[in-house]
Amino acid sequence: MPELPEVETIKNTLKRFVIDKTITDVSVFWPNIIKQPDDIDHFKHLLTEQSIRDIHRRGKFLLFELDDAVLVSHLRMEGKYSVHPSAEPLKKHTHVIFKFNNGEELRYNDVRKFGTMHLFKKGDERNNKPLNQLGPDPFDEAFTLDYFYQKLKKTDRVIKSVLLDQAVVAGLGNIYVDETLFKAHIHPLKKANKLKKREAKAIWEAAIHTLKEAVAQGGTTIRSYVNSQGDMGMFQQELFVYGHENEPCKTCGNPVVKMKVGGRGTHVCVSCQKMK
DNA sequence: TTGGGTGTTGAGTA
DNA sequence: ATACTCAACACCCA
Repeated sequence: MPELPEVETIKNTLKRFVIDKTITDVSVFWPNIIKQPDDIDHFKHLLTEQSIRDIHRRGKFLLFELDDAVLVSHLRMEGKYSVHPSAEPLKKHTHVIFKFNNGEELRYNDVRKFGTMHLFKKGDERNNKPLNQLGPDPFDEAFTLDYFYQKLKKTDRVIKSVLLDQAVVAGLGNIYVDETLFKAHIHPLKKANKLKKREAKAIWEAAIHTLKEAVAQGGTTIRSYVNSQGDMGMFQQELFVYGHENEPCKTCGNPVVKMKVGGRGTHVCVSCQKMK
């Protein structure tokens, strides 16, 4: 589910409920979610008596900064965090619970159980998988047009696949890649190394602009996404092509086509987005 | 009823 | 290097 704007919104809404709360107990009902450390009891031990000092985002990852540790969490398709009184009944698909010292608890809910958690000693998280595989954040100074254009020039893949590659730029997913390419007037099947610098610039600007706008709207709710206060996003109203197959393109009126690119459903206006 | 599709990403295979 | 299939899992819908 969540791409950068949704994770950013979750971070912002979750913060106010968990900052300076101390974890007194941890329950794990689906151990496969915990990727590190291997031993679940060790995972619990390392978190117990730790307080959450801050939450950060890196690409699509949430980083819970504790006193001595950092919990790196990826929501994959359907992961959600929310805070509840301990007495409140559990929703279906709650898999991990971090009990606090104030009668509340942070709950991780994930219908498809695809999400992951990696726990590190503070400072180790950046030098290890999964974070050390990531390219720059789209909003980071390191994500310059020159960096982006160099990456495009040296790969033979189609542009959509490159934009989905988190090692190139961290945070874009299927929705925002389709929207970015529509705004840049570039066909998703165009080879990255065939793009001119002005086309690279159009994509680069469209990606940053689209993500910023989506953050401002609290993300995109297609099926199930809600932030940590339970609110839906609003950016679905701003989508041009994603989810609009067979509807008239908002720019030219020709029907939006849905195709497969790199195994992912892909929405394109073949009139506005030229292969050239 | 059932097969195909879903906002993700890793592994394994040519 | 790249592309493709499959896997993880639950649910929705034509």
